[in-house]
Amino acid sequence: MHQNFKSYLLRKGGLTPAEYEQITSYIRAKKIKKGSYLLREGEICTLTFFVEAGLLRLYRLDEAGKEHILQFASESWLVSDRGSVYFKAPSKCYIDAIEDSTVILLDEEFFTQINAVSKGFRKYNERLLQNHIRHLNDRINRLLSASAKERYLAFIKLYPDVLLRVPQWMVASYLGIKPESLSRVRKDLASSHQKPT
Amino acid sequence: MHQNFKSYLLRKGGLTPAEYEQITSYIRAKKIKKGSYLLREGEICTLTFFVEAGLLRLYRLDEAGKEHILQFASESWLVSDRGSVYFKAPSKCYIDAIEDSTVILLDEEFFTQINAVSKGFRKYNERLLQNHIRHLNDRINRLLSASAKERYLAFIKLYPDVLLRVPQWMVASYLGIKPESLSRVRKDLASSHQKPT
DNA sequence: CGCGTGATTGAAACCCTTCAAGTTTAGTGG
DNA sequence: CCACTAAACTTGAAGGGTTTCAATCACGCG
Repeated sequence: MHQNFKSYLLRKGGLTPAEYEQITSYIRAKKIKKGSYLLREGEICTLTFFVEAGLLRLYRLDEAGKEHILQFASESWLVSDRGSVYFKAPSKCYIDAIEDSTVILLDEEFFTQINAVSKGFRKYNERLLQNHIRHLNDRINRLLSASAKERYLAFIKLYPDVLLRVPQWMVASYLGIKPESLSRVRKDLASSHQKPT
Repeated sequence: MHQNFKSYLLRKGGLTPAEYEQITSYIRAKKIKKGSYLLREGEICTLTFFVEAGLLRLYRLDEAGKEHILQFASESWLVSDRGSVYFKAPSKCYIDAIEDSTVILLDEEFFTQINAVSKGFRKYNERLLQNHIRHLNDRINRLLSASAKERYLAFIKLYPDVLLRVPQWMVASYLGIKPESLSRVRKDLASSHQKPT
């Protein structure tokens, strides 16, 4: 029921098998249907979600009511509105399932517990945070400097797995362009490259 | 020589005066001239800079050699390439001075020391990190959803002090538009609003 | 003074969006 | 398994916003 999460904690999270045993009782899994929500705007995000199976997205609405995807999360990714969790402030985000998914629900108690049990995890978590910032900076840089086509190519390189599993209009939303534009970008790439994918 | 830094540590950093006394010997200040560099692409960023006085910028170059400003830092702001510091990896960024400035140089030893001395600072630093992420997400969202004019208006609200101290072409670089476009945006705002600034 | 940097303005080009079909794909119920 | 419908994707033409290129203006500084 949470094999991915276990190997994630052991292989990347810095936990020893013994430490892992000490926190298993705090692990709660939940199955959710495609389209259902884990977080809505205005709510305080109290949980962090580990994707055991499936695919989630984190997005916001602008004043015009249009979606803008901030992040995709497939197997073995963590997703939450960190700011809302940390500051216990109402979130501006939505999190929902793009596919039927199984998620591990990580609450404050879980983190307290795992930090008490494992020194390694604390380090890993810090590392994760730093990595997150690096990614966000990269993305900002790309939005500042790259064209739609360049951003799409970068997306393919960074998230080849996600690309095949999400509808194109969501990719467009992530890239900050319209679905029609992405369609044209793809057409253009297909005609120059001889491999249309 | 570092009044701002002192009151920053006491008022925001969570240090008591006694704790502050214990770390003063680790504080190094440096004066730098407008235009001089604190970090260049390819270097490993070992220092974090606290702006005691003046104004710095953090930027990158794209493949075409054009600058894209990621962050401004005026008095009492911290700036560094966190990723490079944390992972001891070559930076893709530049940091230079927009005005003659005085910066406090914070190295690994300083952080080790202050964390050993002050429990409050560790908490504050965590808070800072979370806040940083929140800001980056806000910016990404703005780049995804807002027009040049909207981004400019948001910039005015967020950094009214910086606005008056940097040349317009740098603001344009931060916003992800060309100086000419910013000029037109401003002209447009001046004619609709009756107050041209 | 004159030079260089930054800001402005204009015209044309370009990229992306908008709107409006049409086509394909996927999901559902008979 | 097919028929039907809705959603997703494609395509075209027109429009808007931003860029590009080039010229001009304003200003500060040696």
